[in-house]
Amino acid sequence: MQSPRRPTRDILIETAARLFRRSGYHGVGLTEILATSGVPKGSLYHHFPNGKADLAIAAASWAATGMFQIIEDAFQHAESFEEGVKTLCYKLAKFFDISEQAMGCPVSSILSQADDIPEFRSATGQIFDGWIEHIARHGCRLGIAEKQARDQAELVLILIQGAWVMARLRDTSDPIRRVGDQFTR
Amino acid sequence: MQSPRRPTRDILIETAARLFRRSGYHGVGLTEILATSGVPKGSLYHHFPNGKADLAIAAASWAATGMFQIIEDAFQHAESFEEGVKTLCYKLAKFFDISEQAMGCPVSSILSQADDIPEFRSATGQIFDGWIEHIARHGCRLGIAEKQARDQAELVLILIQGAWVMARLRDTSDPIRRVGDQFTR
Amino acid sequence: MQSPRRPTRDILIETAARLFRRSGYHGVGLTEILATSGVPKGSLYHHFPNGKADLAIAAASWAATGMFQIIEDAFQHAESFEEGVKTLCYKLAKFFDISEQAMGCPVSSILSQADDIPEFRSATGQIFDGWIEHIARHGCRLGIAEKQARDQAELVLILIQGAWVMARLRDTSDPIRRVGDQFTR
Amino acid sequence: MQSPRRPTRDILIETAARLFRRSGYHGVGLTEILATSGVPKGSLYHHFPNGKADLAIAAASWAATGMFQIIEDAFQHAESFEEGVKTLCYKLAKFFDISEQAMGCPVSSILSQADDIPEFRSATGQIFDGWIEHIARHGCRLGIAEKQARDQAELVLILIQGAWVMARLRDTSDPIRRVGDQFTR
DNA sequence: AATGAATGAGCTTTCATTCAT
DNA sequence: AATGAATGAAAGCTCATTCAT
Repeated sequence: MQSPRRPTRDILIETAARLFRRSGYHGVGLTEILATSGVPKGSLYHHFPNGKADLAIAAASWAATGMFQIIEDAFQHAESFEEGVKTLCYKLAKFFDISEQAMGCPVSSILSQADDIPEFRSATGQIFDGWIEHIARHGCRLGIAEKQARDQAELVLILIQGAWVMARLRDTSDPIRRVGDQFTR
Repeated sequence: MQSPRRPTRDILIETAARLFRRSGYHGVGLTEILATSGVPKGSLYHHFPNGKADLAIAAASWAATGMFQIIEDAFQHAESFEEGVKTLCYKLAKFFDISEQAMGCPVSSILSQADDIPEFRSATGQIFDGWIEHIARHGCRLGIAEKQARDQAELVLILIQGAWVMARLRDTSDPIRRVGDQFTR
Repeated sequence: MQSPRRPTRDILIETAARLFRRSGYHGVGLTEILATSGVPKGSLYHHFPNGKADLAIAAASWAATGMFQIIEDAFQHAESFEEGVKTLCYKLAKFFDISEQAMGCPVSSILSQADDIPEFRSATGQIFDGWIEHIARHGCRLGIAEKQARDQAELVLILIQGAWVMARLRDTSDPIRRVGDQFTR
Repeated sequence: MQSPRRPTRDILIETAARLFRRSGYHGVGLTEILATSGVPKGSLYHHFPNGKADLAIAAASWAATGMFQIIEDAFQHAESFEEGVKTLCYKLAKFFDISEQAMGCPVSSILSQADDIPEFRSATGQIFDGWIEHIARHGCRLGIAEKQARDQAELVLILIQGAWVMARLRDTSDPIRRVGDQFTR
């Protein structure tokens, strides 16, 4: 059914990312992930020996890389921090729109809904810190003092996370674009 | 009409609100809710005929009322919109701190983690709209034009939701206070 | 909701008879019977102290009386046993047709599906014997020897029970009419 | 491909067939079936993904095959249709007698007691049609016109179903033998 | 690396019944 | 006679995981 047959591991990760993002870690069973991805029952534990938790972290990391790329694309040609933020928000709004249904930040959706698993919190923290640092670096490049740059970057992430909550709730990407429009430092 | 001990229904609601907020809708089983509240299994469906979903909505509504009161307390004596927002954030930071563990917005934590239940989204929407309208009303009272007031109120909610995500992740209420400090319109 | 308000007991019996006939004794819960009849939860055990089993026997007895009357009506003006049987089958076919869905013999449907309750078998036996005796009496009146009359009556009941099974299965009353047409002794 | 011990699936089917036949579909719980068969709870849904309903249909189909064989054995050496019917009834009477307790037609007992499950009716219909066709084929072989053969076969099935109701009720196989003795066309 | 069967604890929900009023 | 709350056992089903091959 797969053309040259993508590696099983990748199929699992991408399917899991999509389903976890839709319903949260505790809201999706391995049965559904396996059935959706067409991967047989026994195969999962070869690729993810620690089972569901392993798979969720892999899925979040994979999604995080995509987000990182979006950030980079947004700021790459920006000539001011505000412009970079605005471009980022517009790209995220588009990212929101292409999903089959309204969904939030891929990492938050997967990991932060299960903080009974302690591993998840530190994984999320590392991912978020990476994004913040990345945005801050662009801030410095665009003339913001190093210390302020980190604060601004964190504020950007807060705005995006909050806007994503609202966007999912209202089933429209407007809030995400609006925070981009309104952002000033 | 009122037994000497606290009504079973209320015990269930408050226990459920706490546990759902801690672990999300799909992360808590009725078994735990029943065991924690000391209510026998069969009683739940007497008070909540639709079971877990009913209980979750009741729990979120109950929590929403508490939030509404905090908003009212924050803005009641405020002499400017900015002051009200700052007070609100400080109150929410304190609300964050008194929980046994880092937890997010009570309503988001309960309902938005189960998008698979369609009823949840509209319930969350109504609650959020109530808060926004309430904040906007205070904005008008404090001199903001009616149309702008609603936008500002929505931005406040976005900031708070985003800050709450960050606060839970970092296990500190600092982000919540910071958005209160930095808020200008 | 009831015009001059039929006695609660009767409402319960008739509702239970209908639902039990549709889904069998074990296939209907008291909750559904109570909800359908609009009778409050606590009332059942006043009228039927032994609960569900009591109600089922009362419902079957009530239905049996109706059947007895149909038998009487069919044979009353019959001028031969065969004519009586044929009329009976045609009346039962009509009885079959007026139900909302294809359903079997009211007594069999209610009681014989739960022979884990020993009381049910003897109750069914008494009802069936009453019908057989009744048909046999008409057989005697129409010139059949007493001993043969009972055998013939039992055969009629067997044919009807079997035809009812087939009719319910095929969702048509044809088999019931056909046994009436084909019956000869 | 075959474990040394009997396959779990078969154990489940045969245990279920026996228990469902005794108490009807709604009268037996999975717990009892699992406990009786010694199969652990989780295994059932591996073999019967749709659970209880799947199992019941498999059990009825398995029982139907046994019935089919009895029909074949009865008619195989019969030299007239009447003789075949009589032999069939005597075999079924013996089949009735060897059960631990009085029980009806295995297929009717399992499936027709749960009309609320739509799949059951069509499954029963197919099984019954198979039997009727089989009997009719022997009827043709024994000199009955094709059109009449089907009617006669259906009448045989009606007689057997009815006799089975009566036999179970009276706890004796006499009615089954009697319809065999009395059958003429 | 891959796989289908097996596993039993746990899930949400429904059950018939009892009780205090 | 009537009633809503309470009750816990049992219902059917799903869970993440382990195992033998």
